[in-house]
Amino acid sequence: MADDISWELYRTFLAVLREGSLSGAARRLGITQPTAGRHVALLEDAFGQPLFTRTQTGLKPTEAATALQGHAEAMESVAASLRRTGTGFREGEATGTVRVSASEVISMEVLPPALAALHQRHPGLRIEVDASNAVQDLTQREVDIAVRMAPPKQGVLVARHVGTVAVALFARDDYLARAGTPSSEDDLARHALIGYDRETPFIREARKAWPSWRRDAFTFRADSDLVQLALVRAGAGIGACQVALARRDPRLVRVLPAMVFPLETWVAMHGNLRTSRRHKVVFDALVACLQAHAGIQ
Amino acid sequence: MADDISWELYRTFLAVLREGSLSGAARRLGITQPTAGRHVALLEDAFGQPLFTRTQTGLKPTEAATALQGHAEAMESVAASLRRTGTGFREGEATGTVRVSASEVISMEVLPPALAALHQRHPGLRIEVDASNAVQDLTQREVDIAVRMAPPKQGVLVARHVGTVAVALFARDDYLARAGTPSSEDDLARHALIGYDRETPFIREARKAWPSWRRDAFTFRADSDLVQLALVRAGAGIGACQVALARRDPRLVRVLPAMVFPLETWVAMHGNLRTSRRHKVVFDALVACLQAHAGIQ
DNA sequence: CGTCGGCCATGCATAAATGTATAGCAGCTT
DNA sequence: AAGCTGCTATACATTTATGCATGGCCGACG
Repeated sequence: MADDISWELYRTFLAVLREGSLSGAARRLGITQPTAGRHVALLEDAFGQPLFTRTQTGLKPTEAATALQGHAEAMESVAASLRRTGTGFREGEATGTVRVSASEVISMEVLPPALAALHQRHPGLRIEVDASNAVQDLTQREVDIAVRMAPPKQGVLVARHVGTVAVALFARDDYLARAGTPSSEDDLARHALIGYDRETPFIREARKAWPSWRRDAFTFRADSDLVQLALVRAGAGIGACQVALARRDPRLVRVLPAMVFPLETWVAMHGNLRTSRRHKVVFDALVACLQAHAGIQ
Repeated sequence: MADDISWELYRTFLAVLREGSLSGAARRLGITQPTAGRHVALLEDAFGQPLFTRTQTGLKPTEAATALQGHAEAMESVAASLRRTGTGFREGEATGTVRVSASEVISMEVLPPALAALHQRHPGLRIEVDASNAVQDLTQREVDIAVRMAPPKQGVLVARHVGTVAVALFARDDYLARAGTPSSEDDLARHALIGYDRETPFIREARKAWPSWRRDAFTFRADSDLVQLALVRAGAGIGACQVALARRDPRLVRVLPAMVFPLETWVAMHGNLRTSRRHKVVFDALVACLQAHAGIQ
C-alpha cells in the first residue's frame, strides 16, 4: 500500500482541477508547469489510474478526479484554518486572525459594536466576518466560530446556548396609520407584506408556525433579510423582524403580538480551539454580546 | 503572507505531536530524524513562533502546537478519505474500499446480509463497517456513507430517507408467563426492565416520549444496545427493541403496544461521492436494505 | 559508576525535486 | 495564411531537500 502520497500532491491536484491546466495551476501555486505535471503524474501513479485526459487546451478531469475534488477542497479548507490558527499565535496574548460566521442580520446589526470593543481590548486581533445565511458547517467552511440558530449536532464542537431571539411582525407607525392595524392573522391578507422570495429549508420549517406567511401573499419579496429589514424600517409594510432590533427604532410597532417565532441561538466553536487564547476571547465576547441581544424582549 | 507552507509539513508536524519525538515521527513516516527536524523548523519559521520545546527526551508541544493538533488531525482524516477514494477507482466498475458507519445494532443485525450480497455482485468491493452509536460526522470521521437516525443537517450531503424504524418494548414469552404481562405503563415498575446506563443526548430526547423509562427503574443497565438486545432475547426481562428485529424471534412478545418510539432513518453520503461508482452502489444497497428493514411493522 | 540506549543537532555527500529552455501542437485573430 | 497565444511534453542544469554519519547529551539500568 502506497501510504507515502505526499499531501503536497493533493494541493497541486486541486489547483489543476480548478484552473483546468497545468500552467494555470503552476501560476497559482508559484511553481512551474513541469512540476505541476509531475505532481499529477505522481498522483496518477499512486492511484493507478489517470486523473486527467490531456488535451492541447488543458487537462480535463476524469470521473475519478471529480470524485476526489470535494476531498481535496476539504483538505484545503482545513489547511487554511490551520495556517490561520498557527499564524500570529502568541503565548498568553490574543493576537492573530479569527474568522466568525453569522447571519447577515446578526453580522450587520448586532456584532459590529461588540467586535469594535473587542478590538480595543485586544489590538492584536484580526477579525473576519463571514455574513451568510447558509448554515455554515464549521468543519466545511473556513470558519472558526459560528453564530447559529440551531442547536449544533456535531460532537466535536464547544457550543453555548445564548438565549432565544424572538422574531415577530413589525410595521412603522405611519404605515399603520395609513393602512390600519391588523387585528387577526387573516387580516394580514389585506396588508402590504414583506417576506422571502425563495423558500429555504429554514423558512419551510418556520412556516409551520405561521401558516399565513405565504410567498404569494407578499407585496415585497426579497431573499435578503437585510432588505426586508430595510423595507420594514422604511414603512413599506409589515414584515418579520427580530424584536430586539425593532426596539431600537421607536417608530416600529409590533403587530399581532401572538405571532412570535423563537430563534434558539448558539455560539459554536471547534473543540480544538479551546486552548487558543484569541479564539476563546472572541468566543466569550460573542456569547456576551448575543446574550445581551437575546435578553431584550 | 507566507502562503507557501507545504502541506507535507503538516503531516510531519502531526507525527511529531503524536510520537513526541523527531526520531519517532521519522520512523513512522519513513523519513529520517534530521528531515523531521527540518520540517518542524520550517513550520516554526512560517508561523513565527516555536511549536515545541526541545528536550533530550523528545519534543514537548507548546500551547500553539496543541491548538493546531485538531486541525492537523482533520487534515489527516480527509487525506485518508481522499486516498481511499482515489485508490482502486475503475471507470464504470465498482472496485475499491468504502467505509460505512451505522449504529451497533444496525451493523450487527441488519447490514451483514446486504453487504454479503453486495460483495457477491461486486467482488472488487472492499467494505469497512464502523459500528458505533456516536453520531458520526461525515466530514469529521473517516466515513463515506452513514446510516443515521436523524435528518442530516449539512448541505453538502446527499441523503435519503429510508423510512421509520419503530422501537417498542418486548419480552420473551417465558418471562411474561413467569412475571405477567404489564397492562399499563405504571405496571412496568414491577418488572425486570432492561435499559441504558449512561444518558446520552439521544436518550434524553427519547425519554420525553417514555417518561417512565428511567434509569433507576432498570434491573439491567447496559450502554450497549447489543447487550440490551441479548438480554431481551435471553428472557431477562422487558426491554426496548426494534420491531423489525423482534419479529425474527417468535418467542419475543410485544408489551404495551402503545409505547412506540419512531426512529426516522436516513442514509447519507458526501455529495462529492455522487459520481463515484462504488459509493453509489453501496449507497443504493444500503438504501434498499434499510427500506426493507423499515418496512417491517 | 560505568554502560547502554534513545534523543537532538550539525556537517557533508547524495539523490530527488524543481526550474529553465525548447519543441510541438491547436485554436484565434488579422 | 501567417502570426500570436496558450497549452503540454521533454531534455538538461541547478537548486533543494533528503539521507548518512557523527558528536554530545541525558536518563535508565545493572
